[in-house]
Amino acid sequence: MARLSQKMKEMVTENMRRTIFETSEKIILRDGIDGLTMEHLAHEAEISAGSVYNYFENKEEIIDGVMKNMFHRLLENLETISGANVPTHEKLHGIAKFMFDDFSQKRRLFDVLMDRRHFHKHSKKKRAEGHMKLLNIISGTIKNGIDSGELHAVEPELAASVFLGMVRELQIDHAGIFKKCNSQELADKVMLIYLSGIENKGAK
Amino acid sequence: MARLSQKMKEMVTENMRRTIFETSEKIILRDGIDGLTMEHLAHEAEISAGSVYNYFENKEEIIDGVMKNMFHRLLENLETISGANVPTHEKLHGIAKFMFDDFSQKRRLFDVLMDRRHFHKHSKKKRAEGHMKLLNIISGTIKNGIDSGELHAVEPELAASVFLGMVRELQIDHAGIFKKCNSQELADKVMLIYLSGIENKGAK
Amino acid sequence: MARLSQKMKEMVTENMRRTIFETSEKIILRDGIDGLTMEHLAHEAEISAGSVYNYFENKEEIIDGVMKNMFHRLLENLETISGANVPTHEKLHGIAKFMFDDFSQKRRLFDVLMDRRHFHKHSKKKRAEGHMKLLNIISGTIKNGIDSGELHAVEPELAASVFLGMVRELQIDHAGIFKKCNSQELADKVMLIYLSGIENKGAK
Amino acid sequence: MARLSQKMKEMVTENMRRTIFETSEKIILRDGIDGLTMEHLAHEAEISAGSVYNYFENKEEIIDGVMKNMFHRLLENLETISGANVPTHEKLHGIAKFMFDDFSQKRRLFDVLMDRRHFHKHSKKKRAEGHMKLLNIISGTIKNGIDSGELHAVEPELAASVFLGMVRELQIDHAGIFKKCNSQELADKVMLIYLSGIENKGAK
DNA sequence: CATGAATGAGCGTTCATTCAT
DNA sequence: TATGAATGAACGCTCATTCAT
Repeated sequence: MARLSQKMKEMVTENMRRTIFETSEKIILRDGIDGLTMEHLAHEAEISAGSVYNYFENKEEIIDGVMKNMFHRLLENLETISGANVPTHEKLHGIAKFMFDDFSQKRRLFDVLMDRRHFHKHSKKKRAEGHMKLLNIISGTIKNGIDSGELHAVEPELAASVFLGMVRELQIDHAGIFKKCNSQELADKVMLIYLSGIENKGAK
Repeated sequence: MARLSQKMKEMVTENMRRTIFETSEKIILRDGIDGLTMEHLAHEAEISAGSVYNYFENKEEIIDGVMKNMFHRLLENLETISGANVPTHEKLHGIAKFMFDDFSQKRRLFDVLMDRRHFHKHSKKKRAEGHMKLLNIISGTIKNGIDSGELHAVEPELAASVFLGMVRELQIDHAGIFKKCNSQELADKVMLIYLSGIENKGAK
Repeated sequence: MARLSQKMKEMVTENMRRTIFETSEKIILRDGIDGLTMEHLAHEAEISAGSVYNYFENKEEIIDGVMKNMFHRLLENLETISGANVPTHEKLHGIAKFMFDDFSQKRRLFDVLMDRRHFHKHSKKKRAEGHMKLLNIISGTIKNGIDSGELHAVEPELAASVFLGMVRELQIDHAGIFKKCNSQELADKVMLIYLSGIENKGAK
Repeated sequence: MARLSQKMKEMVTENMRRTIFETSEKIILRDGIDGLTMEHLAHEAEISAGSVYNYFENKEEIIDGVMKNMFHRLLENLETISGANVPTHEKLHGIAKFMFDDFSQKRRLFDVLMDRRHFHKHSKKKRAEGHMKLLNIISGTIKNGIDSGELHAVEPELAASVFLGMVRELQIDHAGIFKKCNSQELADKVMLIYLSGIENKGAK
């Protein structure tokens, strides 16, 4: 009985944390990180401002959690794609495509990652770790491609970083060149250059 | 006489705006965007806080200007590099190298570009314009390379965007993989993949 | 049976109150009055925050009780000292010495007495009563000394108040002049002046 | 002209600081230290909350200043009394009387001195310094009395501390024994015991 | 009677912008 | 045009008390 109520409590707590995470994410996606004030969050989650502090130490912990969750979901999906039994170039294409899709929905969350205000020592380290995991999935995929002879013997970490950069740039698309392209087309475009490069070898 | 004093006034105004821009840039580079308070700026520029509003509508306009100036200088330099009489791959290498160098000095300014707080309707448009100019230089270079047969017939805007993304990712280097590399080495790495791609064609 | 369970209930209640008092005192002595939050108290007493309100009206009542208990113990000890069969000046010396000792251990509790935040109407009256008891012990001792001819015919309440003041000042020792003195030395010093005064009568 | 406006500015600033000090003091005397919120203060001083921060770094600085001013005025008065050309016992009587008068008006300010919340490292040191100055005036007076043969060769610092304690106790008068006495009578009472002690020497 | 999450008023402080001088 | 003090809304966070379970 005690164990039951203990479990109940944990479930309620976990549920509350999830609600707060989801509400926070919703607000960030709608209003940006500056729209996420504690009062705003509490109101939207239909609790009081003070209540939030029963579940989180402070605002930073909430934001960290939201980011971590987003990253977690992203990594899970990428790992699935990366683990499929298809040629390497298809895996990379799938990764790119997924990121384009995800980003178009989660753009504001990714913005937070870029916001220097949230680069404190602690979270900086977490960011680096998260990034490393992301890179590891891609570089692992590339490493496999090299081992299987599908890819050149490039530095996997470099190739992975570069791949990420290409995808990110088309995602953000500051100049609005690719806003008419869907994720499939964008992934095609990235892969075209990423696989073959731009140099005309035959011309040499 | 009226015209003369009119001109004088404009010169004074222009001088004032420049001073404010330069001071703002100095502060951002030193303290980050959050260190740029109007009071701080006014004090460092040796004017009064209220005075700033005689030359600028609001803080956003100042930040926009600083960004624009930074962009302007960057574009000038890249145009020079792009205009040199060397093979296309050397031009692109030079562009990458310059950006790595510039970024390591101006990191804090580039941070601002990534900060969604400064993405309002008005400045968003300006950002897009600036970005387009940057892309145009690179895509122009690429177009020339295609015309001269040095490069494949890729979409120049796409190739330029992708190039930018690669460079940006290695610049930011969230995971800290490349912090030991200097700009020359980074540019080498980027070009390696950018020119040849990662696919092992011979294996097919 | 009803009476028995009634008694049981009262015992449980009394036990609960004592636990809360003791825990509060421990916290105050360790962390100061500001460390005594209801949550902190409840956790350390291993009960729930809400439960405390079954035994006390509010926080103030708890603090009042802690103070009263402290006072009670102090008074008991002073009464013992005062009741001893020794010359009056030795009794007073003993009282002073005990207070110095007590204070050095209970400093944080005495701080609370000085803190105006806890001077509400209700507790003010209680404070006055407690104080009066303390004064009564000392003034009683003095009265005895007067009756026995050991002391001048001073006003006992005045002499007692003044005695308390002297002791308190050396206890608190804001300027840190006497921090090297132990309780014996401090009591010696107090008695030296208290008994003989500072005036040089022979000089007149 | 520049000097004039500079002076003007300083005067205005000084005036503002004084207003804030006086308002703060008024509030503390009326409502206690907890009544002194920044909003409250600003409202009563008829300025905005933000304005206060043009003249003071933070709330602590204001409280420190109020205390310092109070102390300063007290010390000035005591020095005047102490410097008079009268017998030592009259000086001490005057000091006691003044303190009784002052305290009856400034009780709430003295409370702040006793409030542990305002005992941070920095202000603790200031408190000790202030206290030392107060003690020095009294101990100086006593020293003169000793040199002139009016007083015994007691330790001046001890005698001064003890004197302060006696006065303080009658000032605070927790038990309410002396609330009917005016400052003259209280000073008489203190001096009676302080000069001659309570011991009946003749009886020995 | 025990629980402990929910409450919500209240705190000190910041800073872009305004405006009387 | 220059000044810089005044503004005031907004922020994250605390904690004694309440009350549904």
